[in-house]
Amino acid sequence: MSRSPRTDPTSAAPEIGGAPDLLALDRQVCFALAVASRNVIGLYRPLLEPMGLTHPQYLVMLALWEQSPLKVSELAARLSLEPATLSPLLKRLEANGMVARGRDPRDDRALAITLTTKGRRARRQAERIPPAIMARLGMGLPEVEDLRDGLTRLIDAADREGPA
Amino acid sequence: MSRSPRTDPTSAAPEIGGAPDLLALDRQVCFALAVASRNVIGLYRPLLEPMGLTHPQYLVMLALWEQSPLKVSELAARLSLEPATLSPLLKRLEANGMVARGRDPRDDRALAITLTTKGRRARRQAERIPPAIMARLGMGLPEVEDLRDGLTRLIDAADREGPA
DNA sequence: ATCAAATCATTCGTGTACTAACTATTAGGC
DNA sequence: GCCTAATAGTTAGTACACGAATGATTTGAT
Repeated sequence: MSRSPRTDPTSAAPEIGGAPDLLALDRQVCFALAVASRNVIGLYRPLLEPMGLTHPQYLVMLALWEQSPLKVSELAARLSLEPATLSPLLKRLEANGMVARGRDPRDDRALAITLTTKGRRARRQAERIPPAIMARLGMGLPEVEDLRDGLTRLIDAADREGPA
Repeated sequence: MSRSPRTDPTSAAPEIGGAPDLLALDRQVCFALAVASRNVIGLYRPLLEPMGLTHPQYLVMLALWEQSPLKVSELAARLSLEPATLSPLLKRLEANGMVARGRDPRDDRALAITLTTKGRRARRQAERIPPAIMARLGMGLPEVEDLRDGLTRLIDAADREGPA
């Protein structure tokens, strides 16, 4: 599986003899990222569906299980999402009875997102998910953690020097 | 921006002294994947916008620059996307004049997606994108390629043993 | 004390992305 | 040749995800 940076003989791309094809689909990190993200998240679907959660909603629950209540803006920062994305998502979580949306008495602009009893209880079920995913992937924990750390470095690199 | 450190006194996370918290947000590979995918793809936006392309449309163009024409089902397989996702996307690419959608005379069910002259010419502009992204990331090429290969292994692992 | 600037959440418009249901066409079994 | 299977693409419905614009509230500088 090791791929040489140059002189890949299996490439169907043009410019075979000359310069390496920088636009080859299988060479793009963004493509590998997009596919891996979609496909791995897809593995969660059958596990989350019984709980009535989508994967983005599951990530919100993870954040709230670490700390509750949280403001919408705090959740957005924690998850690297726009508040505009979270707003309708949180209404759906409220409709499912997982969270409560209430004003913060200290600041009438802010919305305090709080776990409900049902939301707190759902944590027990969720604890079975990470081991199930690891078993389904059939990869060693060290390799997956290395990959996660590499992704974290990539995230930090993309964050630095915003496109101001 | 700067991430809050561990040992948050207000944390509601249980098992502090005992077992490690498997549900910690920062431990999840799926979270790192989702954020890295969104943020890295976000770096492409200012580069692709002048070409009138979104990132998924850019991936379709990469596939077509390698081989054209392609059927919708072939594109879907190449990009790991559902035909239902590609169908409206290809209509937008056609509206932008990048591709032509024509029936295959051999099989009236199949749709042949072909690059237009404008679509072929756009490749020149696109060749500047990968180097610009690498410069923007400020990471070494070897590390990024290692990460891509790790992602490829993850994709393969998620593919094996479909959730039958 | 007051008003401009900053902050917070929401809404709107566009574009993915998936599952399920549907239509049209082709291929096979007889 | 005919009818069922399978295949190819589209449509409908739900749910993200982002940028831009909006409305409400708070902060800060005067």
